[in-house]
Amino acid sequence: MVRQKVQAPKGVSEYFPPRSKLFEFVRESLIAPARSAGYQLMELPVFEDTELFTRGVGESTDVVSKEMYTFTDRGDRSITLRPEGTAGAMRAVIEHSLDRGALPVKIWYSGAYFRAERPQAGRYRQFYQVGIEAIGLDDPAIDAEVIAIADAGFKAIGLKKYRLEITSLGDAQSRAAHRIDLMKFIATLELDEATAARAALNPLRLFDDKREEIRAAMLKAPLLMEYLSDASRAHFESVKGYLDALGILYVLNPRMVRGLDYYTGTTFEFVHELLGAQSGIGGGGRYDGLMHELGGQELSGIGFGLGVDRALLAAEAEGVISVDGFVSDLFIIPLGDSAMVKALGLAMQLRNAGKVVEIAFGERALKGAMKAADKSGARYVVVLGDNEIATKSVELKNMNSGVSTSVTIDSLINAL
RNA sequence: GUGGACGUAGCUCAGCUGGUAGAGCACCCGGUUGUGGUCCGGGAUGUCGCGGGUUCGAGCCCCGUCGUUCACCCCA
Repeated sequence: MVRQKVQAPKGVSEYFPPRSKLFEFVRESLIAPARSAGYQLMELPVFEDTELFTRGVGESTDVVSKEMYTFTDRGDRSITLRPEGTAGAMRAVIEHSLDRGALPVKIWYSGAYFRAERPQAGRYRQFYQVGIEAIGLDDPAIDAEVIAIADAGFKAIGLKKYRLEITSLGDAQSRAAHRIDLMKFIATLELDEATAARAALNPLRLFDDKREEIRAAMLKAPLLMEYLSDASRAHFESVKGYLDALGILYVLNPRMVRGLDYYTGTTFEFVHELLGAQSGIGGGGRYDGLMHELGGQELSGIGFGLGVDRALLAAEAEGVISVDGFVSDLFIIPLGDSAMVKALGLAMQLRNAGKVVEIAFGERALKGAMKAADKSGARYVVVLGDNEIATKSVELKNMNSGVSTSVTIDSLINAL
């Protein structure tokens, strides 16, 4: 009787060989620029007190109102699997008083996030992000640097067909003034119930509606950009100036809407052209009120989250990465028991020297072992038998050219 | 959460108007003594996603369910 197979939960992304190698490459590419800019790792829990998100991300957001994985733990606490990274990062900064030291606090993190949405290509219930946060600095130059770091990550992967959209959501006063006029405007539109309800929660959301009639109607809506205070405007102009100087291309999108309520001021999004509906590969911005909202000091902050799954999908769509190249440097084929002992020792020795070394295990004919070596993607192969052990030298075979050269076992490390 | 499409060997898929499943690739073994990739020969593999129904009989029809996918909502 065959047992029922256990399947992975709906909508999770999983990576295994050979594609996991690409995932690894993409994630590392996205992290590296942050490390190079002096950001340091923060490893955070994947679950948090639910209140962190209702308070931090905002109850009016879809993320909080209908996409959170929330459950009660054995101590009757309401726990939520993190739907995004910034709120947790701020919580940790406050809790461990990192903001009492030198500013800005610059951290990066990478891990899994969870949202209970209907899965779709590039939209998973568990997905991976790389993020950074820079806390405690208002300088527009750091806005530009944060954006540049994200851009550098995408470029390191080899992505080309994406664009950077930026806008400014201004400060609280700017937004309040705009909101009044926007509400008035929306009141003149004829909207279905669901849309009207959405507009009531956050009128900016209508700017992001994909239906043509709504888009057309919203063309005449008042734009937040026109309501920016002098300080917000100056800050944004400065950010743009730095981006120009860095040669980072961007398009202004005054209609950009973000799904998280904490964004203020500079806000940005990276959109890929080949990804269909789920085209955002990264986004971020300032969140100048978040630290205070979560019980910390009144410190500003800026950061981003980059989608590893989507960046990988984008890279595949552009055809810029593929699984080829060698997996290991050397494949050792031992013939017989004493050769195996020798092979295990030699492998460890070479591994300690930084080489990737595999061994042919199991009772196989030499031909079978050679095939295994071929499939393993090893660069070189060495057969280790009694002759080799006696003469202390091996035939080092280059699997690409098929050419063998004789080397002593001791000098093997130099030949690889 | 809403709507559409799909679900056959590890993978990509074929299977005509219902008669108890096939191809290519991959995989394993062999082509005589210690060297892979080509070639040749041989081989294993499917409760046709799952459950129910209609029928003498269902991979093909109906219902449900799970999953995938595309779009909406939303977002990484």
